[in-house]
Amino acid sequence: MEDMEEREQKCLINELLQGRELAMQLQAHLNLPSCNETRELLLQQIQASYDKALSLLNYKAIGTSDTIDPPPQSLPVRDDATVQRKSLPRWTQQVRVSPGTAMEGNLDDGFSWRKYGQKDILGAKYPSYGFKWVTCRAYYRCTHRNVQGCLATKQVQRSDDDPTIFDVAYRGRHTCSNNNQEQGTSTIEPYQQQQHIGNQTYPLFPDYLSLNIKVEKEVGDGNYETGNLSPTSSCRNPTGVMNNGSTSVATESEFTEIIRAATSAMNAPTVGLDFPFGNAGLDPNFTFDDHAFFS
DNA sequence: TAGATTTGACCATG
DNA sequence: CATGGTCAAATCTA
Repeated sequence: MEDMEEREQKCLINELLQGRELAMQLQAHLNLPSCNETRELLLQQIQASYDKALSLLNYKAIGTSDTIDPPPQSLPVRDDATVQRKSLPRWTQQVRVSPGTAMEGNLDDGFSWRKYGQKDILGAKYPSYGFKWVTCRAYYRCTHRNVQGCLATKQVQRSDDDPTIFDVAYRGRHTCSNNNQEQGTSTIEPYQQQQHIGNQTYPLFPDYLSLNIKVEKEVGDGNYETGNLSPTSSCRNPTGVMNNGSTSVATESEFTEIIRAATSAMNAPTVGLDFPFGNAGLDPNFTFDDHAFFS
């Protein structure tokens, strides 16, 4: 069993490294007047590579019974919506953004989200109201929820550790037709590769991504087993094709993937952003006004 | 005017 | 009872 996991891990690392390599090639081509076909081909290869890596992750996290608590066969009879929500897979993506430029809404993961709520959450390291140690969490759901019954939601809140990092907690898989994983690579629109920062548009998954992926399995109530999966990866939304959340194999034993985007557009050499203040200039005692930021 | 956002209220859970 | 998550009416905006 150990060997199996080791092999999967190597396979995963290989895929991610390959994706990174391809992305580097793509960047080289971006600076050259080479034909679009080459770039598109590279793009397709990158996407295929990441898709494969993500499917490996999903397989490890959901598909195997020895890596996660077995699905409780008899869930207590509760409100359907509650049970359904609880059964949705969940993962968290930490994204560094530049204060004053990219809002959490600009953490474009290729899906269209609609904000449906915002809450003050306790437990923040820095007091937001001068006396209360709270942070603000914004709640989003898929725009196509009503039309297509897509149950995907996400929660965005500022990281405790670094005010320039957002924790984006995804819950549920997109079942709407906007699910870019479901579409052929030839039909993928630019939104998938770009994010908007300020007035400019930048690649969403640029080659300079050199990230640390940490996959955490939620064990029981809130305890995590942590394993470092790979030295490099991307911050791509690990959303894949999946059954409707209500019939998903995922269960109350939710899993959480922490994908820390240790780099971002603000670190990109190709991005000449005019930041009002840099990361290094952040006051360690910086108190972030969540309300001003999120509104 | 349709769709998105804001925000107070409500509800479930521990 | 405190807290987190969602609802829904009011408001905003393109």
